[in-house]
Amino acid sequence: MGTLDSIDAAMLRILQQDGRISNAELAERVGLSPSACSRRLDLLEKSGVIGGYHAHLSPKALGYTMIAIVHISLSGQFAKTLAEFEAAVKLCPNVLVCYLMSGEYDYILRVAAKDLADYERIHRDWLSALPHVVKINSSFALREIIDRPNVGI
Amino acid sequence: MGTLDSIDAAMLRILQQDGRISNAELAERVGLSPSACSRRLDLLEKSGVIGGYHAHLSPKALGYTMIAIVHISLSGQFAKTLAEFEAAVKLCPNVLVCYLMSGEYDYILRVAAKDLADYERIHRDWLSALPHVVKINSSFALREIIDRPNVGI
DNA sequence: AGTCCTGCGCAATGTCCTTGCGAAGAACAC
DNA sequence: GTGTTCTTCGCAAGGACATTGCGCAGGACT
Repeated sequence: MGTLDSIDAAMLRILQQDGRISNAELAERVGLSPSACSRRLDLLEKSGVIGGYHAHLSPKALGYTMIAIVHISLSGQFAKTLAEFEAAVKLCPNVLVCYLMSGEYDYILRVAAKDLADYERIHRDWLSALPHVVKINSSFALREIIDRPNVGI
Repeated sequence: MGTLDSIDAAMLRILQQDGRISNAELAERVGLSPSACSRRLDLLEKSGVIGGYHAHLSPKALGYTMIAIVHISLSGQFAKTLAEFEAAVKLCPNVLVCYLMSGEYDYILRVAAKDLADYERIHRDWLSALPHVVKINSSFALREIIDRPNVGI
């Protein structure tokens, strides 16, 4: 992976905002010919700097208006315990983010739900069913202040 | 905004995974002609179901290997207090996510840093400088289990 | 100077996107 | 049943786009 120059950074910044921009327009905006731009983009993708492209669906438009942050503690920190928990949590489509954490709780989850009844269902059918869980603590997002897809480069 | 049929759902599912797929291939994968697919995609974008497209940059490739979850309490819940805090936190490029929360803490943040020294800098120059903060609690992600861009549809 | 190497622009070719057009089918009124 | 309207489809054409080969320019090093 070569180092990124200022043109690469400009390309990445634009592609973060509009992942479906045409190569021709991207080239124009960074001051390159389309061919040079295409080759650089190819390198950025192959080197792994660009991990992929995703459509961002509006949670509201799909009815997902509720975000819960869930802290979870397990009964132990054995590798097998963690692995079983992680395999199970990956199956729940409502869990958007899951981190193994340092600190008081073992895992932190970001869960999307359509409404409170939907969250109750998720809590009952999925979260409570996760193996080795001894404590679940749910907080609800009252408002979203920031939701950036990527860190600024 | 019209309702989504199964073809729309299939398109959204594919575009979540590969936001830069060509219209021709997308059409083929959902069993439509390119023209019909293009028109449906146009509707999905204009209706707001698709909020946009973003390149997903690899945090590792950019050197951001560290994710911190930060809980923050303010000195009060007055509208003015919240507004000033939120305006300030939006300026920090390392803050990827920020929610106003119910529960023990007022805000929860997801912060990207390059390493511990970088996090120390962010904590000192940005987080500690946020107005009305009375308590900051940082936990660090030891491992990422799930990071979905969108909820499954 | 000579050589190597990287990155560029130009050009060509094949592919793709979009829009106009006409048709098929569903829903509905008469 | 028949006619009307609305939606959504496929087809076709023209204009735009992506990609690849090629040659060239500039820098690093011998």
